[in-house]
Amino acid sequence: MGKSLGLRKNPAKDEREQAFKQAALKLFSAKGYHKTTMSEIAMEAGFGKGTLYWYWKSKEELYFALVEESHNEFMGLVSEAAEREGSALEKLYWLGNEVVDLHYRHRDYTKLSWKMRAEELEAFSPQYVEKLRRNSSEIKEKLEELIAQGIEEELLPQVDPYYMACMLLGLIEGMEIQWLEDSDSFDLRKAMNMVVRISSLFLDNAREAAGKG
Amino acid sequence: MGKSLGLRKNPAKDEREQAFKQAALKLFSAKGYHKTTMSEIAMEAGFGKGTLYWYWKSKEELYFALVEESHNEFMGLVSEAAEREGSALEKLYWLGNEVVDLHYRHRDYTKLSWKMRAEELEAFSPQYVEKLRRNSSEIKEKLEELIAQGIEEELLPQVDPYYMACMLLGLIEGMEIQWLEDSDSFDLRKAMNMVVRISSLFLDNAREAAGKG
DNA sequence: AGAATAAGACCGACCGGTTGGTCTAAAGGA
DNA sequence: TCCTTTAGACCAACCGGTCGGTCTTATTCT
Repeated sequence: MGKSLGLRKNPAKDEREQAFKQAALKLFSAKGYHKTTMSEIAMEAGFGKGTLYWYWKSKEELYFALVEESHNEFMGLVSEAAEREGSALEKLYWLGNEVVDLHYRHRDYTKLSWKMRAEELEAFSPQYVEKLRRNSSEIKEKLEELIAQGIEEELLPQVDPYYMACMLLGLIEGMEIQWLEDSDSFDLRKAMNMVVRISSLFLDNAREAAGKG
Repeated sequence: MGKSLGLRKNPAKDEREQAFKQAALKLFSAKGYHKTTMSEIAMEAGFGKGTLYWYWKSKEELYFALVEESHNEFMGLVSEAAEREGSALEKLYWLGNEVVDLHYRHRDYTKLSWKMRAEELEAFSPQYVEKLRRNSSEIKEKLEELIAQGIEEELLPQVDPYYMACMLLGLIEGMEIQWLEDSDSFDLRKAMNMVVRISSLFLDNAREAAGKG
């Protein structure tokens, strides 16, 4: 009896998962969720479909693993910004620059997230949708805190922090779109620099005007 | 061959086409292109699938007819703004308000366009893609002209007009996204008012500072 | 060490369901 | 009667996911 308990670890597991994720990222970001098939992903990774399903439970799970990674990377930056030393304004400018870097480094992730935003969420399993919603709120909340801090420090004008957070997020995401659609004529880095330059100009003038008023 | 005189028109033709377009708009905007079926559209319009295909050559054609209508409506506003009396700034503020109205009036169109933006265009017929690209450029060009005018009139600071146009478009589209995703807590009209208020504050201060410098 | 055996990684044919598009026949109108 | 319009059964292609089976490799036995 007994029988060996020889559980075996798969030495190639990480390697495989990485290969599948990379293939999936490439295809999902290029063609979107629905137009990418599991066979394609498997083939792109150099394996059969059955093997892909050995490592991933479903298409949905694979997809959301990527979406989650993308979110985490962005969220990491926002958290790091919040924890930095300095004024809220300095934090926001730092964040802006880092976000641009991130997008340049991981253009595929940006494209994936962007396509995901246009998918009809109702078609996915509730647990994933819920997760997404939480992620989105998390970012907005952190951003809102930063802006509230800036208002407290009198570096930003008295505006509704929540709206300001949404608008800031909107501006960044909107610029991402322009960049994704035509990277040759629209340089995201240059655009971000313009935003920062104009913002500081505005805020300086506003403080000066307020000081005189 | 036949149709020599093209007479004998179907009196119900316009009515049918409208019914199908309305049904398609409702479903496409709610579920996206891929998850909407032609049978559903036909049923929603109150006809059989065969009838739908009597009026429309393909799913693609029907979809792009809607996308184009949406685009035309937006483009119409931009053109109207450009032709108005007044300064570039007045035109831009007017445009901002009208755009918000348009979105409130035709939320479905907004949602449809938005979903379309995330589709991979390569999957559609080249003629449609070309048309879309032209439309998009047209809007950016018109916006760029308006901004250039504003700079000439010294109402706007000296910035690259093309970049400014992209950023403005990005801001608006980004705010649309926030609004589409959570209309309850983010009121597009209120956000636009904030943008206008902050902009004029900024521009007033900048001109004042420049005047003193 | 070398054979035997167990674990599990891998494959791709296949299945059930779906969907864009077609075909044919009936209904309606002039 | 003849042409237009309508309906929905039907078809072929596609796709996510499964399954039986094979092949590789680590472990155990002698």
